Amino acid sequence: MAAKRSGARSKRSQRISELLQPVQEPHSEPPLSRERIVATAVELLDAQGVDGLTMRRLADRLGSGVMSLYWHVDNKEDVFDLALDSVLEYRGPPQIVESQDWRGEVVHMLEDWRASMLRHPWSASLLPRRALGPNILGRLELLSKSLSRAGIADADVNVAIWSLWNYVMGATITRASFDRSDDDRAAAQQRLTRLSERYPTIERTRLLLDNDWDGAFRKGLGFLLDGLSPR
Amino acid sequence: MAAKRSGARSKRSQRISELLQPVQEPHSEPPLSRERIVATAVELLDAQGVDGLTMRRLADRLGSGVMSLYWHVDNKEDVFDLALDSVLEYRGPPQIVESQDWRGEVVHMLEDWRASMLRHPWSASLLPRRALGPNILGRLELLSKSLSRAGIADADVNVAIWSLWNYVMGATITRASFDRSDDDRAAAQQRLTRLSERYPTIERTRLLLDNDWDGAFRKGLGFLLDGLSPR
DNA sequence: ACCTGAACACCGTTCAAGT
DNA sequence: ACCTGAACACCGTTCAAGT
Repeated sequence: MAAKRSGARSKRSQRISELLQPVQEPHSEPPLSRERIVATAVELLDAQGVDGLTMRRLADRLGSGVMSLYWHVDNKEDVFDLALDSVLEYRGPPQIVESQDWRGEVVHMLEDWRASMLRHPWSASLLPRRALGPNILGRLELLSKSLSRAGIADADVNVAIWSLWNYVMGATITRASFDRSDDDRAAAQQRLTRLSERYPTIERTRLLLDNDWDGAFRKGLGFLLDGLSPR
Repeated sequence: MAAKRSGARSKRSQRISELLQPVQEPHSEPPLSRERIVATAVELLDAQGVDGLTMRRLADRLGSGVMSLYWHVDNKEDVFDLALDSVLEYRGPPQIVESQDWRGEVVHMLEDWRASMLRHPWSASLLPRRALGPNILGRLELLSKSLSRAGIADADVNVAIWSLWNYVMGATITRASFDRSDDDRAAAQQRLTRLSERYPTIERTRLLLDNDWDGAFRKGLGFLLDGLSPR
């Protein structure tokens, strides 16, 4: 398959796409670098999941020997840390520069955070286990400022931040995992129906069939912010 | 060090402790069984963490060959599933049988859930990736009943359940991970102080130094329940 | 029904060496 | 300064075989 890619070319659009992705070819190998390693690690993680990232496979994709990686990178843990932080940048809210709308600001940042992690489903469950990189700290700083501005008592700001953190992490980790295999969900629901006399209530409300993840996230976040808002 | 343990014995208390832990001896091997495998897996996970669980090490502890395990168990994933569910049983609230206090009931169950997972720090981050076993479904059922009883609109019950789930999972996974290495936390705080001009707000509120995990969990859960309560 | 050892196709990382 | 291959001490699991 890969060998065929340069086989049949004829139209201009083909040549454009050629210009856009001419890498990957056998011998063009740009020199190894931290950035290239991290970028390729993210590719590999997106494609194969956490267990798919292997120093050997990573080296293969980069066209280098395995041990060459260790010049640029401490070890596999290091690769995880770097890949994770590279995926969590935040560019800030769209238009409103110094808005009064602290709540809109918080919601925007947290929904963006969740979306970033869902674009790379391996990232959410990795995050809590890793050191807090600059991108993460930046988001926490922004959160802290918004909440102070909202008039939340100093004694409660940290509690509020961690509550929002917990909610977002829990939601995203769960969503990313459920997403992975529809089989599991179907099996779970089937088992649930079979045992409906033991779990009548969640069977009735169809807890496990609820598919509106985005809506549930938004709504639940609203409830949490209601509870956190100063009365 | 370990070799010394049986070296100097003299008093009665020594002999009692001998009677209490006489297993582990070379030849007493009770027959292999699913239950014994799961129990030993939990021991191993508690002692060595997720990466410490190895089919080979597990077999060693059980005094059997590696491949003997595969008669009782499908594969390593299976061992994880079983170990996880075995750790999440819930016995219900202490005294009050049919109390009016839905909120107290919910808080008790969720704090017990968190405590169970923290007793086995590997369990929290595993849970969202695994199928929902009977013990987990039982807890969700109880939650659902309490919330309905509280008068939460049917349309909101599922959102409420998942919000509480998200909060508890996020809190417990984070706590269990931070706990693992004080070094990381110290390093993070140091880096933060060094960069205090970039993150002035969270530096001021000492976000990363806050040590009262239990209190923060309880307080944040209170805020969330405030938001979820029908107005 | 239950247990086993040898073998396969992998891992991450150390080391001593190359350019 | 940057890259490499061989080697070590591990993995999970298949298979064919034992009792």
